[in-house]
Amino acid sequence: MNEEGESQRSRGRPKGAVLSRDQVLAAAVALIDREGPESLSMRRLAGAVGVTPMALYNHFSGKQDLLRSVAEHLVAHVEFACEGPDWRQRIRFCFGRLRGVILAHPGAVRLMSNLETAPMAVFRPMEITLAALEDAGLADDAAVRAYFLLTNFTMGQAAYEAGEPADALDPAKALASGGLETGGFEHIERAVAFERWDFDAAFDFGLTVIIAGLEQVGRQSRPSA
Amino acid sequence: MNEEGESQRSRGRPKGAVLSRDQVLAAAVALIDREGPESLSMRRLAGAVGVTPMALYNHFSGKQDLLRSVAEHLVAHVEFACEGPDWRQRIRFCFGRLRGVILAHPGAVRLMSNLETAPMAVFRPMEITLAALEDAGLADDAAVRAYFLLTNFTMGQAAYEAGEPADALDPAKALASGGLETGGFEHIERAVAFERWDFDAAFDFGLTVIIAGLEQVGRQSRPSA
DNA sequence: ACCTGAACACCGTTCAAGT
DNA sequence: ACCTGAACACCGTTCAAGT
Repeated sequence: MNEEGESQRSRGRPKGAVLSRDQVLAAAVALIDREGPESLSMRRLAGAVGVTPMALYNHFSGKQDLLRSVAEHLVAHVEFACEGPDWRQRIRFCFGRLRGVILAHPGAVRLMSNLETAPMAVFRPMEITLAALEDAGLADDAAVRAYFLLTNFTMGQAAYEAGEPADALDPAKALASGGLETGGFEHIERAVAFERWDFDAAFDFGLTVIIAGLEQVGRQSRPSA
Repeated sequence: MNEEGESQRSRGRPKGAVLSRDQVLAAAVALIDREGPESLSMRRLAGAVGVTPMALYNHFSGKQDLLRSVAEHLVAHVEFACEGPDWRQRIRFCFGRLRGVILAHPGAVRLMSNLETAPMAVFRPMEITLAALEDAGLADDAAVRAYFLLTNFTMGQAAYEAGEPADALDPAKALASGGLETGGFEHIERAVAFERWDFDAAFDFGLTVIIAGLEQVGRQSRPSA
């Protein structure tokens, strides 16, 4: 992306600003997409934008701030909300978009999971979901719980599909590397051998199950409606 | 746990074996429980068992092997299976146990998510779940998808409760650190202010929703049964 | 077989310059 | 204000000893 050129800068402050936050963030995303999240170090990133490691500290307070800013950068321009009277459709759209972000930047999953504090922008899907579930007639506490159910499923599923952290959770991979001493996993072996993953269908299946369950729980909690 | 004693060992091979795998693994778990997963480095662990960093390489091929072995160690003696004819009950028991392991060792979550390949023992809940869902009459592909739904929910939920990686996903924390420039999150603010988490209830809610959804999906796919 | 010790290529970050 | 450069305390791992 940036020339890793050997154009040595002299020691003082350069005339024009050399770095901008967005420039650094774009380079960070490119680095993650190209070489994976573990390659995003202050020193490598500094090298990628043609600057000394310490120059980054003029724009970010430290690595945590950088990571948080990258996460913010990734979701900043995503539209999670959609019109429509049907709360099921709004939820499907919202988490579909969330899944889309993750699939577009697989490395972002590990990045997120190493964050100490998430940027607030990450919670826009939560806000939308709570509003939608209010329309669905769920109580406040049930709505929060349903949100966590939805987001845990979506993130986990997309992470697995992206193969990024959760590649480790691929039973096929574990079976293969486990070699011979593995036994007693007939169902898994059959499932692994039998089919190829249809991730779109699996995602849709999960949302369908959750929404069907929510409708049922909603009915039970206010049987008069 | 181990004396960090200054008992310098002389250079050659000691008379009795100094280290054993289980000894190292126990120390690793203790270190994670005591100081968090990011403190589990080869050098720190070596220090904790009173040995040079390189001594660990006689028992583990590298850090990945160590991490994988720790994960294996944690789930090795857990019984995920239970008797009983009801597949719902078997699933509840299995994932309740899985949640129990995570809550007992919060740091294990981040450890797992940094694994390149998971040990096969981690998939015992998968085997049990697929068998249970077969009893429930689900098709093979639906069963696999349902397993991922269940495990993603359980891991995410327990990780959040353990506050370990996913503490970052606490909207209250993000709100607080976000300070003033946060707006448009009325539902979240209300949810955060309103109630304290009842994690047991939230976990039960999620399982109930999923199982209810699975029953419904099962009914739809074989309406004649 | 199983440990020590020095060395290498990394890492985040502090502190002191420079202009 | 914004960059360079040296330094510090880490990290995983290789390689050469020792017995």
